[in-house]
Amino acid sequence: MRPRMVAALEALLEIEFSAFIDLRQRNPLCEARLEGMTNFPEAFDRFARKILSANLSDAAHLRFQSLARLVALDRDRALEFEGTSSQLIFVGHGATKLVAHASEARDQIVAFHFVGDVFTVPEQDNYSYSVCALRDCDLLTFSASEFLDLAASEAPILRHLLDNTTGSLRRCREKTIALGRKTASERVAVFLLAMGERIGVGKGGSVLLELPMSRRDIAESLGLTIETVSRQLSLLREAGAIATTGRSGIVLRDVGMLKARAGYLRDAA
Amino acid sequence: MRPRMVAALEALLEIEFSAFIDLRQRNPLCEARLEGMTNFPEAFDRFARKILSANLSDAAHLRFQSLARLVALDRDRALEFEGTSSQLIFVGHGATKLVAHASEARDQIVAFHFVGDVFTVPEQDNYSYSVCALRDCDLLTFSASEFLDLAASEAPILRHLLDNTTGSLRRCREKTIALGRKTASERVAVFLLAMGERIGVGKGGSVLLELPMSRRDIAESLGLTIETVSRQLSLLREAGAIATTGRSGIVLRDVGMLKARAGYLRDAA
DNA sequence: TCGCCAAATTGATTCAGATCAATGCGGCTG
DNA sequence: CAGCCGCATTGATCTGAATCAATTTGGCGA
Repeated sequence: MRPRMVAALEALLEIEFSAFIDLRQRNPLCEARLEGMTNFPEAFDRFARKILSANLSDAAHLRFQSLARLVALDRDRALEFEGTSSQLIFVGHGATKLVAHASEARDQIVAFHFVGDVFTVPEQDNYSYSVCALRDCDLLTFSASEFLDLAASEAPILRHLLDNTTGSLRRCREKTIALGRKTASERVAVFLLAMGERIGVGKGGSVLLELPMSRRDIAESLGLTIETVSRQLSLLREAGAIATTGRSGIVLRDVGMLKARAGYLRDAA
Repeated sequence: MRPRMVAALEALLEIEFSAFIDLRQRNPLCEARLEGMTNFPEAFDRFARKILSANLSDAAHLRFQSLARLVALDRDRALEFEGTSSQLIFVGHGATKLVAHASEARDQIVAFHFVGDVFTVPEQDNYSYSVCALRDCDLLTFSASEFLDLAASEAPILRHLLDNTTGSLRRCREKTIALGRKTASERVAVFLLAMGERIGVGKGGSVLLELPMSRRDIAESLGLTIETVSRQLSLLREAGAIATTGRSGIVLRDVGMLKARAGYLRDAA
C-alpha cells in the first residue's frame, strides 16, 4: 500500500493507518507464509485441537494422523478431484474457494473457506468440484469415508463435524436466498456484511476488510458479472456506505446502511 | 383424473393407466391420510428405525421419545418458529417445503422434504424460516440442542444426522449452482430430474411424477416466476421431453433430453 | 522510478426473464 | 353434471443485469 493512498484513506476515515497494519498482522489470511511453514505436524496439531476431542487416545490420534495428507497449494492453484470420492478438508493456513464446474466454463463458487474451517468436497456427480487457493494455503485432506470409518465410535468428533456441516448448510441456504430472490445491489451488500463477519476487523463503528478474492471471484459467488459487481461497489461508495483502498481493501463505513440495503427480513440499525 | 384424460395419456405413452394407480398407491406422498393416522407411537417408531441405532437401550430410547413432539400439519398450514431455537424435524408422513422469508413477502423455498427425510430448520437470523405442508403431514419435531445433548455420546445417531446433513448440503449446493448460473429452462429441467430421482416411479423408459407442489412453489424454489415455469414446461412438452396430465401429473418421457437441457457438466444418455 | 499488464471501472446496447394482462381449464362443490 | 373459483397458460411489454466495448488504474517487475 502506497503512502499516498494511506493518507487519502486516513483523511477519509479519520482512522490511523496502523489499523490496517494491525489487520494485516492479526488476520491470519494476511500473514506471509514463512519459509518452511509447510509443516505437517503443526497443521495437524491445529486440526486436532479444533476437531479431535481432547481425550482421544494417542493411538487413535496417530491413526487419524496417518489418514491426513498435507497439501501446500500456491495462490490460484486448484485441487482437482476427478473420480475421487468425497473429501474432508481442513484449512490450516490461507483461504480457498470451492468451485463447481457446470458445462461450458460456467463456474459457480459454492463457498469460501478461511483458516480453521473444515468442509467437505462432494464427489463428482452432475458437476465437478475443485478447491482453489485464494492465497497460498496449507490444507489437510482426508478421504471422507476413511475419516468417518475411523471416527465411527468417537461421538465428540462426529459432533464437531456435524456442527461444522450444519454451519455450512446454513450459509449455503443463505446464499440460496440471495441467488434466488435478491437484486444485484442486495447481493453485494449481503456479501460485504458476511465477509465483515467472517474476516473483518472492527475499528470504531467501521469494519476493515482485506478481501482475498478478486472481483471475478465475487461475481462467480454471487451469480453476477464482474461489471455488475463493480458498478454496485461504486454505487455503495458514492452512497458513503463503504470506502475502498486499492483492489482488495474495503472499509464498511456504515454497516446500518448496508444492512438496510441487504434485503433482510427486518433492517437492523 | 378423468377417463378422457387417462385415455389421452395412455394413447400418448402407450402405457397403462394402472401405472398411475400404482404410483398413487405405492408413493407414500399420495396415500390418503387415514383417520387416526396421527399416531405418535407409529411416527416415532419410523423415526427410531431410521435415525436411532438399533442397539440403543430402552431407557435411552424413551428419553428421545420424550423429546419428540408430534405435529399433524394440514395441507398449506405452516409451522412458524418465531424466536425458537433451531429445530430438528422428521417427516413421518406427507411432504413439506422449507421456506425462508426475506423482506416484503419475497419468499424463497430452500428445500422440499418428503417421507422419511430428516432436516434442521435454522433459527431466525437475517431471515425467518417456516415449514409448510404440501400435503397433510405428520411431523416429529425436536429442539435441536436438546436432541444433540441427549445424543452426545451416541456415535451412530450422530453419524446418521451427519449423513443426512451432508446430503442436505449437497442438494443445497446444487441448488446454488442452478440459481447462480443456469437459465430458466435449465433450472426447470434440473428440477424435474431431481424430483424424478426423489419421488418418481420408473415405468419403462419413462418416469412418472405426481408433483405435490404448485407452480408457485416450483417458481419460488427455482428463483423464477410462475409464468416462466409454465412457459418452460410448455416448451418441454412441445419438444416431447415431458407429458403432463392435469395440474400435478408429469411424465418424464425423455430423460436423456432433459439431462441434455439441464446444463450438466457432461450430458448423459 | 518508470512502464507494463492484468484487473477494475465506466459506458452503450442487448436480451432473458419479470411484470402486466387476458384467457383457459382442472377440479371441487352443490 | 353444471357452474364456479383459482391455478395455470399464453401473450405483450418493460426492465435489470448481461454483454460488448473502451478506458483507467493498481500493483509489480525491470
